[in-house]
Amino acid sequence: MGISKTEIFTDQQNKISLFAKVFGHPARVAILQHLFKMDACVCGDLVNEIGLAQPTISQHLKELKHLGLIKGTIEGTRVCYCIDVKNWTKMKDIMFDFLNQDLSQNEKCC
Amino acid sequence: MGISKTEIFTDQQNKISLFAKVFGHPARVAILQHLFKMDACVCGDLVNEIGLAQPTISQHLKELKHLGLIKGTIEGTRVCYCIDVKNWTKMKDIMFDFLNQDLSQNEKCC
DNA sequence: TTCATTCATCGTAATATTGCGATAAATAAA
DNA sequence: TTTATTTATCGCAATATTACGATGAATGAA
Repeated sequence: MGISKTEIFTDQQNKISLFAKVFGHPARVAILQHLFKMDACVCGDLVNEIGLAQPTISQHLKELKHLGLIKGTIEGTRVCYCIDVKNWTKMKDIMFDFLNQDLSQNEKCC
Repeated sequence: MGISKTEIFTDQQNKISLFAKVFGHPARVAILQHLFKMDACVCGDLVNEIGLAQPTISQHLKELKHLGLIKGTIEGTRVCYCIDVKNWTKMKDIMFDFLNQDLSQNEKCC
């Protein structure tokens, strides 16, 4: 059906999957990496950096913004995007909890 | 077009997004958490644990297995799944690299 | 062998995602 | 004001994902 049954999962499971989903496209990974790399904020030269059309980049930026991982500030005709440090840190806590689960029990398995 | 232009991204970016994508569904997150929680391997009682039909769970397991994050061992009519510790650790390294990017430059931005 | 159990695969419907051309909205420059 | 620049949004086509009923394949039990 293409629709996830979110109601049968915990809030934590849904939150993890929402964050993961936004990282689930290389363009969004590339955008984030570029924002990290720049010491100043970056605007629409993401379109030049990454080889996708402007509406496509804009759409990916929207999704990242919607989850709160980046924020955009209007500067004239341009928009300056950058990492939202506070929310990125919060996201990291959630993802680390998930990725860092104890492996010791699983060593002896199968 | 619903198809990602993987060829314009780096191997690392594509790898990150592939791992993230598999975590981008709460059912797969739930399956992995269950496999971590169990001291012994788990088989088809994932179907009972999670409220999805057996073919659906089987499909999610296939995707996790395809990425190497879990492995399945046939035990009679049942199949015992568990975390692939080595590959999980490799995946963690890649994801941590991405999530742990230096935030100090971004503090002063926007 | 026959039957039950367990899991994988096939096929399909419903929905989501990706990408981009066209266009609108906002501001800056002339 | 007119024009150029930049970004967002709309609308659509192509493709991917999700879910599950039906069915097949494999093994164990009777």
